[in-house]
Amino acid sequence: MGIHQSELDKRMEHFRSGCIKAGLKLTQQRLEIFKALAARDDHPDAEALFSSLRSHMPTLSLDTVYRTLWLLNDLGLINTLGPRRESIRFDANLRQHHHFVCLRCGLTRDFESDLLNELPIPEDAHAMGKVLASQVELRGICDSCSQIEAL
Amino acid sequence: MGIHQSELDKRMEHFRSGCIKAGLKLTQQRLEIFKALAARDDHPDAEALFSSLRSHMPTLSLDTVYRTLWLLNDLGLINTLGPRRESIRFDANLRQHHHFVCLRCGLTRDFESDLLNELPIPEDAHAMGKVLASQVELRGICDSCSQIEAL
DNA sequence: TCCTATTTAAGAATTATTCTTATACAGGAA
DNA sequence: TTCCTGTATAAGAATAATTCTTAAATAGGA
Repeated sequence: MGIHQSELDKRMEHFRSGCIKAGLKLTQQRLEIFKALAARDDHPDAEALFSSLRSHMPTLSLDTVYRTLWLLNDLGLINTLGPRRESIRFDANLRQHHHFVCLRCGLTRDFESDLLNELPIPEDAHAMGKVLASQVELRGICDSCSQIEAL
Repeated sequence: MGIHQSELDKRMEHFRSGCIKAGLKLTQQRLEIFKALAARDDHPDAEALFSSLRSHMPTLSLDTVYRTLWLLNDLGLINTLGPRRESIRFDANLRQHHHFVCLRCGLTRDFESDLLNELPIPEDAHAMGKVLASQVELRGICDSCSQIEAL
């Protein structure tokens, strides 16, 4: 799905060295799961990866897909999209605004910025569809988590 | 949690007129659920709202909180944060990039932009914590959904 | 090749969310 | 105001995503 072989090779190499550096075993499952994910750019969920892998690996378990993905996420070898949330969160603020998300505790705070409200939309994005809204998501460590880490 | 009375009044008024316009009954539950959400700015989930309301409304059910929040979301009276996702999605693309999310089908596509990679961070956001990364999320309707709607 | 800590498969368990159904109530009509 | 009726709710069962438990398998070093 739109990933060039050279890019895929690069991702696989980065994955291998990352695993070795972390002292992780290079199991068949980890290699296949990462490769399946790295080969596509449509952000599949665990179930979708699992289905696509079952034909090659009939004994693969869904649990292994989840464990592997979270493990790689913790190592920084992949990312989850948007803020990690245990459940969907809601927001009553209808004004255009932006988010600061704490990577540790999940705290999500709004902020406003006239400048960020008027971002230039790249041609690439227009090619994907009709853009109706834009917002900026900042990720970082909130003050309260910073204090805890400083202990 | 940081919402001024005047802002809360404004939100409540918008909510009331929105319900009436949509022909919805102004039940005690809807008023309380919306008010509880509108009064805070920390993006609670349904469970958190439910707990905070139970003391006033011992017979309130969690299901009603969910139904009400999704209903208000559909009416545009509140928003969910980030892309609606049935399950958490993963991403192997480690380069800085941005997202286009289709509001209809949930399709999420990456795009890159040097310009958007270097956004000015407002002072307000710095005050919330240490900013480590930024990304732009565009919401809209993808080409394929636009075609379906045009039928 | 052998050994052992790590990893996996399988399925049970858990948690968030939605569905089902009988009851309650908002708001219009009398 | 009181009655009526469609809409909304409570309660708990059902479902779906994710995680846990445990016994078996295996990567990689000795």
